[in-house]
Amino acid sequence: MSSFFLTTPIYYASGEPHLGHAYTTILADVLARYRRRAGEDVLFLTGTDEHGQKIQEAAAAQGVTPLELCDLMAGRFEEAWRDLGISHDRFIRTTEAEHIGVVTALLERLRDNGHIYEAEYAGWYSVGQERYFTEKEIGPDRVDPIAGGPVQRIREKNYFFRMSHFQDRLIRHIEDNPEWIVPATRRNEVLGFLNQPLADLSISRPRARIHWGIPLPWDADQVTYVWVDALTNYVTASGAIDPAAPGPTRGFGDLRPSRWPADVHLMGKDILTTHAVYWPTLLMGADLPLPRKILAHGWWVVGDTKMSKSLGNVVDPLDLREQFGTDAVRWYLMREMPTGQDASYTPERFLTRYDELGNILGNLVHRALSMVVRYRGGTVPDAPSHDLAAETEAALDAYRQGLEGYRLHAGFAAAMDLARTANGFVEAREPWALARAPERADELDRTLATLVRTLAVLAGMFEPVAPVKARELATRLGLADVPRFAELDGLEIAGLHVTVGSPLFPRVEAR
RNA sequence: GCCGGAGUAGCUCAGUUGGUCAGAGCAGCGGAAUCAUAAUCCGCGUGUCGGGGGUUCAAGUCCCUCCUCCGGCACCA
Repeated sequence: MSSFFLTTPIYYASGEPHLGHAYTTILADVLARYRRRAGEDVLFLTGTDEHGQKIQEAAAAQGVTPLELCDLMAGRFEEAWRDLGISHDRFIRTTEAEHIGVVTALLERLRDNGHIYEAEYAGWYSVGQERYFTEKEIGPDRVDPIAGGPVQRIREKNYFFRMSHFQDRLIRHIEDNPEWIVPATRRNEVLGFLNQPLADLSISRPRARIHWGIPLPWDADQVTYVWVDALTNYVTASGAIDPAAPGPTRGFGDLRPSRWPADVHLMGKDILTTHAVYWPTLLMGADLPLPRKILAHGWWVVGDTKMSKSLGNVVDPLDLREQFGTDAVRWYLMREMPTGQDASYTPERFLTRYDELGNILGNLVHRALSMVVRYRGGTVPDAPSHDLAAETEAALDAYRQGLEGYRLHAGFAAAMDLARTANGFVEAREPWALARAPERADELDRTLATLVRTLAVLAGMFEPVAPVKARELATRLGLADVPRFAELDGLEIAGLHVTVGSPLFPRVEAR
């Protein structure tokens, strides 16, 4: 069985889950479900990033320990993912002992390889943003450009990773692997970025200032700064490195027992550089193979501004779950945004996509099953059922290409088109007319059987994006579960006992 | 400023390597049917494919130029 390892970023535990997190995670979930359905052994990883100054300060402000705050916030994320039907296999937290051990091992490895050195870091620092700003960013007024707060000149000891050493190698890798960073426009940006000399990467902070972090193994007065800590979670979860094992056998040699390298890292375009530059060079420094693909997706925008909580006035698609259901929201997010690009959210577009779900797919299910019940007592007739075989095969082809080529919107469009085709098939066969002509019973049997088979295929195609509804559909078809793709061809449908039930995607009134 | 992308029917967009490429969905108009969630199905678009120039037997599809919009330009999780 082939395996597939995919990741979302781990989300910083200082804030509540929002649409940005949810979109990435749903995208990952859809891919994970698709791969499982295709028979692959999937490891779907997500989690929370829990160290750093912001957490430290937020905890202090609330009078709790940092870990208590992280426990709370990690719970919030897990709860959010439960509500959205996320099927992750592992929820990693950077405060886990295993992760701390792996980060420590990785740091030692980088240092043993001669890629770490000590130097002084000087810059304009904003406490509010927990970061340095460049002269250009703070402008002549010297205020942090995000919140407008003060910045202060800080000069402190840091350790650096020789990222610059790997610049040429990274450029070559990107050039030799055109599909490594997708979409192509993001790949171009990274190459453009690498056109200039790459600086080295600061990887630590003085413990005197930030105590909530992983101490450097060779200097307990310094803690690991965000990048090495957070990004390393991917390796931790892969099982490649066993911190308890002695040096060379820790996992830096034979990776076969582990899940490393990841098949795809998913992230928003805002943290592409981190994943396409910092992370690969760190892996090179540790002699570990690079992830197979890096996918940066776009943002949901309203009008022309990025959706974020700070805007306040935003209608959050996640709020539509109560009225329309989780599957409908997932459908909208996957179907409406061309994977990788930005998309704008509007309630009108949401309703259009919901109507599509109800009118094309939901209604097809309802009318087809109603006819099986009305004309054949609810039992699927034993008759040829492949009248739409060519159309189904073509749809599955386009669907697979969409999901495996990271063009999910196109893949799901193909799924919906198959439902359209099936509606057309109903019109062409006119089962209601066949039912009035006893001598044409064979034709009716054949029509109904074909519709049921097509619905089984549709259940499989929609399951990754609409798992609850797909399962419900399978149940109504009399199936024990949504069939996997490999099971579709030989699926026995004759004799299944179907039930109609209430509409899968009921009309929502009072718009 | 530098680098990159995009501008195709009212709206959202498809259009691989130049030659049925002028398309789909939605909206609109007309019709059919009644199994179905008043859902479905069929028919209807004289769009300068952003403007201009060029290459070619032939260009949304390649080159130049102009206009407009957008993205990226590092320690931002």
